[in-house]
Amino acid sequence: MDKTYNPQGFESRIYKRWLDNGCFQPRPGKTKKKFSIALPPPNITGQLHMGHAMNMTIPDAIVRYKRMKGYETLWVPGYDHASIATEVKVVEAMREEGLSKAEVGRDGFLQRAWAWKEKYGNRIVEQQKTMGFSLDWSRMAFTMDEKCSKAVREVFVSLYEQGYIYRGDRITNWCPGCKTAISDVEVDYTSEPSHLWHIKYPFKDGSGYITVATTRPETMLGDTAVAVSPKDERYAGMEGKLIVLPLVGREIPIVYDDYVEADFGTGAVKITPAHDPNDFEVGLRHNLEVIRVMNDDGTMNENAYAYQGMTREKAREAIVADLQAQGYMEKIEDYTHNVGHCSRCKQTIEPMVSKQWFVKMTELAAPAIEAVKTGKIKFIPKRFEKTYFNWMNNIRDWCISRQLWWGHRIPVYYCDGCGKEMASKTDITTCPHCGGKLRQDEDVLDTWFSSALWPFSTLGWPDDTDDLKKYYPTDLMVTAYDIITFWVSRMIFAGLKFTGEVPFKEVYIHGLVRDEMGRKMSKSLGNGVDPMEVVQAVGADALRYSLVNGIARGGDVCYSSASLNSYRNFMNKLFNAAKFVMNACQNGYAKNPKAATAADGWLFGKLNDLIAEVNNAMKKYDVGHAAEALYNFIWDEFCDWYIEFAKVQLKGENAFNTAGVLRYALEVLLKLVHPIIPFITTEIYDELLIQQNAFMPRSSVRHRIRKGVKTEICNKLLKLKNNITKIDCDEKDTRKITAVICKKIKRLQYSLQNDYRCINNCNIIIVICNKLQEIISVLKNECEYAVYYDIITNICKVLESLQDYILEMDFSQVQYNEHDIYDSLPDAQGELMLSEFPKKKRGDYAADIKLTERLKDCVRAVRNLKQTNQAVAKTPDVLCEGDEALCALLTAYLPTLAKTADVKHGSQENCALIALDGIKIFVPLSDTEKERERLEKELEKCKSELKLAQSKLNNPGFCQKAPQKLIDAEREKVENYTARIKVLTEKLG
RNA sequence: GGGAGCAUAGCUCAGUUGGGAGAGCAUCUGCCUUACAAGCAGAGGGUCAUAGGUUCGAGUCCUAUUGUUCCCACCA
Repeated sequence: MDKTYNPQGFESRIYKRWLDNGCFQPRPGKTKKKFSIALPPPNITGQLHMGHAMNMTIPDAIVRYKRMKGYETLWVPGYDHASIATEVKVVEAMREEGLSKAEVGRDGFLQRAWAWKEKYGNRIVEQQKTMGFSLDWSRMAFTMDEKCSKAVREVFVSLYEQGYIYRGDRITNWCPGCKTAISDVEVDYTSEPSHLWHIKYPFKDGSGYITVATTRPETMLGDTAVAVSPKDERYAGMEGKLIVLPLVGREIPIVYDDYVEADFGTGAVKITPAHDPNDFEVGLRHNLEVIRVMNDDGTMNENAYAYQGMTREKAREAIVADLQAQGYMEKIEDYTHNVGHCSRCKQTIEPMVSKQWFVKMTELAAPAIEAVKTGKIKFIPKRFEKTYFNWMNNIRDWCISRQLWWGHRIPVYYCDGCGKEMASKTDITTCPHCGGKLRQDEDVLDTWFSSALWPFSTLGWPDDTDDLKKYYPTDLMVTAYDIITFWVSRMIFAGLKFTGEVPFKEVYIHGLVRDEMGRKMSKSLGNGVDPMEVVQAVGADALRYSLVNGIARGGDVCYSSASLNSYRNFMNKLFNAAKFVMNACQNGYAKNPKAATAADGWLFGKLNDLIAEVNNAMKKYDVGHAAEALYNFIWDEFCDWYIEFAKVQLKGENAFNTAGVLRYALEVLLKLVHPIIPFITTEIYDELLIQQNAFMPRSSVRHRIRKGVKTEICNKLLKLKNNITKIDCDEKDTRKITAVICKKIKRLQYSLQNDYRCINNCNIIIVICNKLQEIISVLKNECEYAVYYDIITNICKVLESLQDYILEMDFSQVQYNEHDIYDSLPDAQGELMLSEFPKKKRGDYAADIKLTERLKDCVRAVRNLKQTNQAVAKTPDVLCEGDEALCALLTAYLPTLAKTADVKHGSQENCALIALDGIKIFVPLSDTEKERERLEKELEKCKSELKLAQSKLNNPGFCQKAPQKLIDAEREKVENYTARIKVLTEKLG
């Protein structure tokens, strides 16, 4: 074992071993039950941030717990293509090359996007591995892979054919920068100072004018009415009256609409159906013309008269100036209002009418609401159901089209021949109706469309796969509260609609990670902390602990370097405690330790309580509570008390048993805390195994190892052979082929030498490596003229003979040491993460706990006295009197734990007195005056405590209604304090 | 405008059907005690935002007030 805690030294090695041993794949457990989770997919080109780190540490702890509890456990990893986020990045990269989307075209752009994904997609995967997450990588999914795309098409076409999907003109948040509609959640509002322009709209008949107020004068070019409230007396009888629109000359009517509030502004609203959501609704009700005055890029279009071609900002200036010049401007007020910005490119959002695809939501939402109401899906904590209901009950149709290229292209086709429109699950080019040429819709789907299917698309739906049958519905969804509305709710409705079942049974909602000032971590503030840097500095375990400890009730967690440091120290503590235990066990230890001393029994009892507490918490997914309980127990009870007791016991007749107790406790603690800090616990557990094996019959260990090594090496050879035969036969360049083969062989050679350093003294490895080198040199010499087929055949022959040779080889001469073997080759049985979660130890330890707690009180009292009273000698001679069992314990432990000289039975005058329950402790003094003060203080305290307890007991209500337990406790207090008061008063004379 | 959360030690926060006011960090004091100075031991520090109410008993439940944070909607 290393001398100091050095996480960098073992974390990556252990993770690799978990992968090699297939630890993350589901395997049938004792309970025959399954537990499955789908990971909320991070953006494929993103980087792991603190939010991810927390969002994944929580389920990892839960999954690891369930696995150890005997569940067949599956946690599916995957990534989101993040349509707009990725597209923006790719566009930016292209801009640096001086290219635009239009120049490279759709196919060219997609090529670049995929290349981007290949380049950066792996980064976040590696980061997740660094954190130790036990994800089943063999089932990795991507929202745009074949499996998920198939599900997307299936769902779209199905919804389309059932009439849930329609296309229509709607006002959407249009981003002129990204040139696409974006969803409401992608709009950030900021309060900005602007103006409220009051404009005179003259009546056609010359009878004056009506004044409207607006914050966006440039949209007046698209006005098709002015609305007033029907209840507004000022405008009574004006319905239908015509107005001549300034600067434009168009005649527009006055309409009555309840949307207008008479009290606000002038009580008259200009109506621009093409550029305002409310106006659009008004327009529908009054059958008004919809006139768009802007292009997709935010410049004014052909409907903008003299302002055509200007940007909207320029147009606003020009229009305001013209209105003023022509006398239409009544006044300009300063006005602060909310302006929407694109969350990606920060440009001002333009509400604009455009053709978009929608999903009708009302009908689909109903069963989703019901599922939560009836408890088929539970929110943890429950209060987040309110957020969910609030959203679902006021659901709006979902705009699912985006004018982007990166994403699932909408599978709707238009026939130029017969004009028909159809949705198809497969790509089609000719019209099934007229044979004409088909055109596919240009838009792609909202990213959340594919995310909504995540819990079942990743398991193979719509195919009836084994995974789907076995692991769906999933058991849990872990996510932050900020995406309940647009992700959780959509998964629920999609799951119910398409699988007939809920996608998950419970939703665990956690908070966000904030910085030390309590601000949200964000790129723009630059206050984000990179989890990878943290891992580099203190290890993944410390980071995991800091993210998980103290999360409760979905509250936010403030990340602080101070608390992180304390968890790093905790790792160090655990590591050192393990070192102590291993030292204690050096010369053997009891396999089934008994409660030979009160302290032993105390530890067993306290451990039993802890096991119950951790189980309770983890069952409720309260990882934070479990983490806290474990932290306190390991540090305070185990390290600061039991190890100190053990130091005494290890010197005496119980040494062998005490070592066993230490070891038992350490093992239990490692297993309990493993779900939270998997790396350090595994590292220590490995060390324990190695030590244990030193006490095992040698031959059986060796046999197991030999068998394992043989099979492993043969498997590796087989894999190499398969890889080589798979190399493309059509490839003409033999030079290239040989290079590839050489590379593969070298890699094998390397891994043999490294992975099996346990037996690197053995001839076997030398022989294998020599042979491999032979093959390489043959390849090198012959690659110029050799024919590919011959090379392959020959290599395979050599490999086969090598395999035979190994299988026949006698491994009995293999030299190794156990340490190295278990370092690199633990089988699944030896993996802590696959071991069984601890169960309570049988026995009743209540009396031991009580006695030991009293001992602790005595120790603390003596320490306190020594520290606060300088008249006490450094190692005082102590006398005690009273409870015999306790006196015996004091004699045994006090000298070590409180640094006293020998403790003897008896009493003494003129010395400090510690009076506790049933015992008196005497400590000699050089100055008695201070001691008198201390005793008086002590007496006062006892008296007031006694008074408190008595007043409770004297309260008839208390005695009648309080539980018996509490009443007994109060009575016991009265007894204890009365006795102590008696002792103290006697002493004080 | 609608909804939700939070308010406990100097700081960050625990506190699970109502019964002990707690942890980490910071502060002060004494210790290199053969696992750990990234440590050990000891100490100080709080009217649990305010005001009422329910109860034998309220940090915990109810009502109101103040401060604060977040979510949703976005008003011409």
